[in-house]
Amino acid sequence: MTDKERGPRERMVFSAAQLIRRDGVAATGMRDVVAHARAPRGSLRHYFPGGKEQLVNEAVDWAGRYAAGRVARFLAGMPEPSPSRLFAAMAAQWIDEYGSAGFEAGGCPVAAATVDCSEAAESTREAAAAAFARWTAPVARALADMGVPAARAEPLATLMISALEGAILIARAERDVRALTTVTRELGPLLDAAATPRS
Amino acid sequence: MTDKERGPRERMVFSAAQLIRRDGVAATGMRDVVAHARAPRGSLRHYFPGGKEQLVNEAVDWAGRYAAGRVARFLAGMPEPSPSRLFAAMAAQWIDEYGSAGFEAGGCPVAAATVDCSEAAESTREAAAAAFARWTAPVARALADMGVPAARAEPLATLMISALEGAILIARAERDVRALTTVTRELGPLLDAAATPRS
DNA sequence: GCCTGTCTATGACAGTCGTCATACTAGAAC
DNA sequence: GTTCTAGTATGACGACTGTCATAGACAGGC
Repeated sequence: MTDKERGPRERMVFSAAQLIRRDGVAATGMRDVVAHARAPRGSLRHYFPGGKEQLVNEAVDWAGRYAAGRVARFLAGMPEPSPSRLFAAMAAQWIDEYGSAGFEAGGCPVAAATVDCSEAAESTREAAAAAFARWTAPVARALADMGVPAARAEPLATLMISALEGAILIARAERDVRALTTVTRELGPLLDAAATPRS
Repeated sequence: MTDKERGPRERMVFSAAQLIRRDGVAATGMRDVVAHARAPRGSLRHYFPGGKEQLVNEAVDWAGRYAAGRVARFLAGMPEPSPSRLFAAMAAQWIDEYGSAGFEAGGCPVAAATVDCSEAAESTREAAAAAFARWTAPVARALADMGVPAARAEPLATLMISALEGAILIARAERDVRALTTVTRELGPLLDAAATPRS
């Protein structure tokens, strides 16, 4: 999560994602991004000739890849994986961050890009859709591996991500992780039941 | 849904909600709002001395009340109400709009305000939290009336709204109602099962 | 040496934003 | 009539925004 000697270009994408998830796309200026990334402003045009739209799209793309990577790591570190445990791990990432660092860091950058750019920048909308897809895929694959029938793996993965994104929204508004813990508790049994069709 | 001889003040709040849910808060200018509402720009300061923040807060408030009102009307028009049918009706409102009018109108204004203002305007964050609460309350009450145990009524209502908000996000990004129909189908059985603890 | 390409630095551009100051109209109160 | 108030109209202000033009730094190739 730290800078760790990445190039200026990568730092800018990373900083853009952080600022977007906190303030939204429109409220995030390119000058803010370079300042946050401690990157030279003169390089903005050089690395992102497509302007702000390109920078935002790459930030969304980065966020989608990051989310997918987290899912893989959750699964790798799980001795006895189950659908409810996977969902709990995904939600716990947010519960833990809000609990330890507060709500200042904001929500999901993909959600922010969807809200701010869906009707204005077609390419950003596509980037957000791609990010959601890249995030859903490993979840669905994991569910299938856990015994969820193939036909229900992807729908359930969509349900998981929908509930998580919505709970993040409510948690931010309430400044309380209640919504996140609630959906974890209420959705878990349903998910596990789908993994064992015959009991 | 039409203007129908409301006063200029109310029209501005209504227009603000419409523009916010489409473009986000930051991208919605006050000049856009008065133009969309065909209201006199000179009245902006008069009706909303608190500036943009007040206008946004009232739009969020209006959206919360509107959502709560819709829930009541769904229930009133339902011969044999059940949790799954209520959720299906809530989701169908979005599925129908996206199917008939396209995605141009945008998503949920409360979600947009949460994403854009949570870390910048405390009062708007509170307005969003209040809107979610006002929306959740009638849903929870309806669930309790349908036989859901009191302790689970509100958590399930939160789950319903979380899943709905998340599915709206995904549907907008994908320009496809798939996510909305999916959560409706997958969440229904769980909701109805909670209404009949003993079968 | 020179040349070339990548990267950086800086300032200016035109546009938009929310806000505010000022002045005008209409109508009711008395 | 006058006075007061709600509502409207208009223009300007400073502070941004994203974009762009221009120039400089600094390497590697030859």
